[in-house]
Amino acid sequence: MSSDKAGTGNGKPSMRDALVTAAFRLFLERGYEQTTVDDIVALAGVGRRSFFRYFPSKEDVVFPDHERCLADMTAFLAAGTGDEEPVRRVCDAARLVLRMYAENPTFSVQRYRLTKKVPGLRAYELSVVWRYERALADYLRRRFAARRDGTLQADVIAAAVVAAHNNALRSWLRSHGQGEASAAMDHALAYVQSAFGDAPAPAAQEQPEDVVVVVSRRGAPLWRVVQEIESTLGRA
Amino acid sequence: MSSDKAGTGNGKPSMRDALVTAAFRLFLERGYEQTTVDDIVALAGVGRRSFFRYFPSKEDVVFPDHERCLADMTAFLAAGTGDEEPVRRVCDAARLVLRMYAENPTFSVQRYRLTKKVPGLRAYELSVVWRYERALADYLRRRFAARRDGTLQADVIAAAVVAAHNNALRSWLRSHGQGEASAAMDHALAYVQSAFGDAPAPAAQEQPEDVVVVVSRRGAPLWRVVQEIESTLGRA
DNA sequence: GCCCACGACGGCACTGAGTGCACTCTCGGG
DNA sequence: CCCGAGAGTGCACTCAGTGCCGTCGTGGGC
Repeated sequence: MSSDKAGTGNGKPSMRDALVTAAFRLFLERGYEQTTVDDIVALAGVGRRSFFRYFPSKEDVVFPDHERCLADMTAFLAAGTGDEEPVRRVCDAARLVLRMYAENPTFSVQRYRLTKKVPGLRAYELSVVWRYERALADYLRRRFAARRDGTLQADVIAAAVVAAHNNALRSWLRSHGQGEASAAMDHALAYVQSAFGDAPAPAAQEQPEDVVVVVSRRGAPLWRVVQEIESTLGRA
Repeated sequence: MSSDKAGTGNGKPSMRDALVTAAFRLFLERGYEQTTVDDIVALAGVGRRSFFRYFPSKEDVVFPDHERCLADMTAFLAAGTGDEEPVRRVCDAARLVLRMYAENPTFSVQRYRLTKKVPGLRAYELSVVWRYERALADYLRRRFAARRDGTLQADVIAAAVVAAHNNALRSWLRSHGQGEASAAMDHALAYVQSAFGDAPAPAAQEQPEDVVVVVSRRGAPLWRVVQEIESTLGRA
C-alpha cells in the first residue's frame, strides 16, 4: 500500500497520501460502499471538507494517479516529431499506463479487486479509460487528417489499442501482479499492430534478405498470416 | 419527443412514459443538472417515490430503452446456429443498436445533445456502451474458444466494432438524424471486417493451406516479417 | 518587532439523490 | 362483505457534494 508518489511533484508528506492510505485501508476491510467519507477523514484525522479539496468525488480517491498519467500520455504524444509510425506511437503511449500500474503492483492489484466488485467503481474506471482512449484517438486523428476515413480509423485503432492493453493488463492483475507484464503487453499490442498494419518500421538498418515470405493465397486474412508466422517462428 | 414505446410490452399509457416525457421536457428547457427529480415528478403529477420505482437513478431516465435493446442483442447473439462468420455476426448485432436509435430520430438527437453537454451523462453512457461491448466480446470469446489468442482477439474486435459503430452513429446524430444512417454504418463496419477479415465476402470455411510462410532466418524481428508480408500482399 | 495578506484547513449548514418503511387505495376473488 | 395483493404515496433518513465563513500558521513588507 502507500502510493509513495508526491501529489504535485514537491516533497511533502502530503495529506493527500494520508487520505488515500486511510481510504484504501477502510475499503479493503469493510468495502467501498460501506465506507463513508466521514469514516475516511476520521481515520486520516482531518476535516471532511479537506477530502473534497483533494478529490472531487469519493471515486477519485481510488484512482489517485491517473490524472498525472493522462497528462504524461498527452505530453508523450505531443512530444513526437511527427514522422513516427502512428500506430506504434499510440501503442508506446499505452505502455505508459502499464508502467504506472507496474510501479505499484500491490496497490494496483488491490484496486483491481475493488473495481471488479463495486459496480460504481467499474463505471468510474470506464470514464477514466475513456479519456485515455480519447487522447489516443485525437492523436491519430491529427496524424490521419489526410486519409480518407481518417477519423474512423483513428477511433477504431484507438479502441483496439485500449482493448488490447486492458486485456493484457487485466490478465496480469488477475495473476496478482506476478511475472513480467510487458511481454504479454507486447504480444497483445503486436496483434493490433498487425491488424492495422501501418508498417511497424522504426529506424531500420537491417538487410531485407533476412526475411523471405511466400504467401499462397492473397485473400487470406492478415491475422491468419500473423498466426502462421508466429507458430513458424516458434512463439507462443 | 415522446418515446411511444410501451415499457414492458403491454399497451398501458404507463406512468413510465409520462416520467420520460416530463423529464426530457425539463432537461431540454433548463438543463439536466438544473432539473431535480422533484421537478420531474411534479410535472408528471406523480409521487417522488414512484420515480425510483421505474428508474434506479436519475440518469436511467435518459436511456429508457437500452435495457431492452441489450436484451435484444444478447438474444440475437444467442439465437445463432454457431456456423455464422463471427465478425459479421457481431457487426449485425451492432446494427441492432443503430436501428433502435433510428426508430426515434428526434428523441435520439435530443439525447445526443444532452449527453454531449453533461459530463455525468457521458460517463453513464459509457457504462451502457460497455455492456454492449461485453455482450459482443463474450460472444466472440465463445466462438474463438479454440483459437490461440481467442480472448484477446475477442476483446479487440468487440472494441473495434463498438468504436466503428459509435463513429458512424455520432456522425449521423451530429447531422440531426438526417439521411440514411445505415450506409455510413455499413462503411464503418466494413473497415473493421477488412481489418480483422474473417473472410469478408463469402461463408468460406478456410482451409489451413490458404497461408504458407517460409522464413529464411529465425532471428529476424517480427516487424520486419510483417513488413515483408505486407509488401508481398500489396498493401500500403 | 509588528502587522497584514494569503493560503491551507476545518466547521457548519444546505441541497439533492437514493432508500427503507409504513400507509392508502383499488381491484379481483372467495 | 371481507381479504389479500400490488401499485402508488408520504415520510424520514443517510450520505455525497457544495458554498460560506472562521481560524490558524506563515512569510513578507514596513
